[in-house]
Amino acid sequence: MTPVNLLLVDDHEIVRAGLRMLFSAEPDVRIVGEAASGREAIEQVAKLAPDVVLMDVAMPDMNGIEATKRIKEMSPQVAVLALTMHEDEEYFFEMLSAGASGYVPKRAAPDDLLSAIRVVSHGEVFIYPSMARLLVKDFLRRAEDTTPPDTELLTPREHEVLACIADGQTNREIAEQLVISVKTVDRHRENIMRKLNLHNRVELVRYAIEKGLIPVGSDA
Amino acid sequence: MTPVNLLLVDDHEIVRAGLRMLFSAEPDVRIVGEAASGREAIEQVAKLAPDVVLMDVAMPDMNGIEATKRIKEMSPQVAVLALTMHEDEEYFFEMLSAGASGYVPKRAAPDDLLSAIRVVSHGEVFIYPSMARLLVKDFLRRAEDTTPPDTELLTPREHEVLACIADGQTNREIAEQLVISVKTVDRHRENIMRKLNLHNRVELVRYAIEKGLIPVGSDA
DNA sequence: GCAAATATGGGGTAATTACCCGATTGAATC
DNA sequence: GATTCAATCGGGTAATTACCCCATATTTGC
Repeated sequence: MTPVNLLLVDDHEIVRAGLRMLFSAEPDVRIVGEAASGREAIEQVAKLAPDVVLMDVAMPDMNGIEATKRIKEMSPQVAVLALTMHEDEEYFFEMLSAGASGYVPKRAAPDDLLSAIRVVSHGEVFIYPSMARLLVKDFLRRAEDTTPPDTELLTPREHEVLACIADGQTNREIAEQLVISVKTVDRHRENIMRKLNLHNRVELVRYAIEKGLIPVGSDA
Repeated sequence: MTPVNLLLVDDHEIVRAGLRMLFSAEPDVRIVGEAASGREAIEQVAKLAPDVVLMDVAMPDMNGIEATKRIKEMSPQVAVLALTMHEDEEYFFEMLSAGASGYVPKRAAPDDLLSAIRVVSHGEVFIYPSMARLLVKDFLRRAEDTTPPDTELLTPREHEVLACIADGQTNREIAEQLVISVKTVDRHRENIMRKLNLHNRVELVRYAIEKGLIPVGSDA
């Protein structure tokens, strides 16, 4: 088995020393370099081409989030594993967005860290259980947003008209498209607004988008 | 340490036998019951009140997804750990939505399964790396939709006005809120529309929402 | 059969919007 | 010091919207 080439990034020498000690007992993990800041980390990645970067998040002179973004831009094949004291959503989601392949809190067992390194070195993703809970919570929150078909207060025709309004069409354009009078379109609009207690087109669009009646952005 | 009370759910006796064998060597895991279908699983949970349910996904007579939903409705404190041959997004996301606390493929190492059981028994979430990758991918897909601060075509003041328009306010209301003349608001609106090549308020709202300039739905 | 809901239109009006014309001020850039 | 840009206002107008009035035809349900 070829060993994993690892770059240690942490601004505390003590922490790096501990990690060196930990990995010295593992023949399949080889530390190829160290860095004490995000800026140094970027340089070292370019120079050493490690397989995995063990990245602290909070650091002076460019934090781990920014450094991870730069590294993944330069070298997408390098796996970045976040190792940090912070277990709040903020840092976690930002590290994921930056391109991290894994997230391990410093309180984790040494064996967990070793597992994580081996996992991310194979292109997989390692999320520590306490963090996985946050990710799943986020998933569920977003998933339930799209589910409710909700109360069908509007008639089919009203839905049609609402869709056209939310599409940015004027009453005249809608009338032409549906082959009805402008007054009828206006009447439908009026009924919709009364039913939903809305008072202008902008609120209609927002309602339509929130209810998922019309696509928005990349949902299209 | 109090042992974890475990309910095995799998329609294959062979699989359950293997699991019994595996757990017999672990003093902190105690099998309190077995079920060969989703329906049986629900009955057994009601009767035995296990800490963790090890749930197969594909089964006759109610699959693991439906069973998990019912179990989590009846007994939210019970942790359901999915153990399955399927590693595709479909089943995985459905099990998460159903309320599973973890997801482990059957090809995983026995030690991984044991870790997973211990993790979910503590209320945490265990996502096997290959599945974690899917979850993170999903997260990134949804996250990137809202990220792009994009081209800053608009001035700060124009952004303010756009936000108000997208909020459903009239020009008069915006003028009062920003303590400027209605004509100035109108001028800003005009400049925004010209810059973005939009021609009415509805298109402005859609632009603002697509660019993430204003919250929509539960993003608020 | 009749009431309720749905879909269709016509007339009217005040408010609002969308879009043009013009202008001044200040700050930044060059 | 001139230019560009941002932000501020004024006037004017045609189109559009929002909201009332009125009516008729069809369908649906009790």
